[in-house]
Amino acid sequence: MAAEKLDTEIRQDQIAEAALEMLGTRGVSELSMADIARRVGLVPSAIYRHFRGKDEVFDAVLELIGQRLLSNVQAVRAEGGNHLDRLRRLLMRHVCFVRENRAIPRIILSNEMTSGNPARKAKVYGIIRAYLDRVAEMAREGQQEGEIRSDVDAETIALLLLGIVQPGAVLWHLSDGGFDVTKHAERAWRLLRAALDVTET
Amino acid sequence: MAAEKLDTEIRQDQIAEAALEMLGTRGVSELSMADIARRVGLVPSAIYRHFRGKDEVFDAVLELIGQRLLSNVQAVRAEGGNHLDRLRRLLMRHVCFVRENRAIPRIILSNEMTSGNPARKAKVYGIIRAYLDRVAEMAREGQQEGEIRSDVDAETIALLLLGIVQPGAVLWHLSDGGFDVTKHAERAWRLLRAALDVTET
DNA sequence: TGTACATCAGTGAACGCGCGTTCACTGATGTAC
DNA sequence: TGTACATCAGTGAACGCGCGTTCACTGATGTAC
Repeated sequence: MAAEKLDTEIRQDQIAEAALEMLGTRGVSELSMADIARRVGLVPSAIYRHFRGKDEVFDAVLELIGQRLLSNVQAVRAEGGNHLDRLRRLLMRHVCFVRENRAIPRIILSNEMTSGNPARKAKVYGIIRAYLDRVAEMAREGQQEGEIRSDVDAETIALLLLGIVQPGAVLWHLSDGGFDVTKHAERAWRLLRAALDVTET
Repeated sequence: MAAEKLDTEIRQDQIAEAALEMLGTRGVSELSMADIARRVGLVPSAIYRHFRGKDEVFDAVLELIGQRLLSNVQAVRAEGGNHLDRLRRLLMRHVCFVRENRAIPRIILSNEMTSGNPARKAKVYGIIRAYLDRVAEMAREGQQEGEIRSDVDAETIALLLLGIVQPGAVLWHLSDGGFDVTKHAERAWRLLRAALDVTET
């Protein structure tokens, strides 16, 4: 019962996507080539037609995450509007993103991915930095427009947005969905907004 | 060249401590019994005199982390003072704690520890919850004393404090110490403080 | 339109390494008499 | 104080499983002529 033959590019996408999904429940070293292959409907050795090895598969997963993070920023930017509100929308998107894809915070935090692999460590750092830079840029624009208090550091704002989601995501995951990340994000945003808004309440 | 014979209790401490330290650089599944044994100065099989297996060693590590987190809260409480300032001091202690012990955020986030082990997952959740509850309690006391605005949710404050440290710790680790967590924590605290303080600026 | 051939994504058996764990044995320490 | 014995933390060899990876082989698809 041989699987359908598909182009390498398609298979590469499928494999990276499958790995990303499965990393939501397993850790990097709990996830075997066989697991990934089964998910895609292939035999383990078939993966080696499309990737040189396990490392290369995970590099592709990182690529995927990086793209999606940036596309979130892109989408919010495209929607336009007040910059303070853009930040709020980005926060909410990020919450959804992490909920749909529980793997992300874990991949980024755990050094399963990065330990003993300086190049990949640098890559992960680059991905996060790129995201934070865009968010900080968004905040800075808001400051120039006079929509956000300009006496706060833009990068601190970006990091705090991440900081709202991260612990929430952890608790949500550890409690098997019992913790309400969305509600937490809303409350935390209300608090943060008060500190960022130029129009005093 | 047999190692000195020591009581099981002493060895258990040494082993858990060694594992915790080494988890700062390796992931859970990159850390072998042999690694731990070597660090303590024992032969791999000797560990089985003190623990039933790898799982039990990591349970001991979790215990260790839980104790230390709570002892931080205890220490801040013992120092007394204004509750807003207590929160600040706890934040700074937490930063030091994470810097000295890079393993902690990773252990808690990564599901290397928790995947496929519901009991341990619950344990990790319990440890974080216990910590957050104490912090929230501290915030609530501050509200009763009229030192912290009472229209903000105490638990949100606790989560935000965690949220200041977590992403900072990740970046600090990924950048090999290039990112300044302490400075970030100070800036973020200034921002947060503005939103918590009863005395308007 | 038909035939020969190159390409390449698929298969499954086999290999080899690493690591957690077991087991029989050692030898120091503390206790009973 | 001396002797016999139980206890128990140490050792190192061996085992067995899982998993990443390799390799020879298959068979469908597209291209050249």
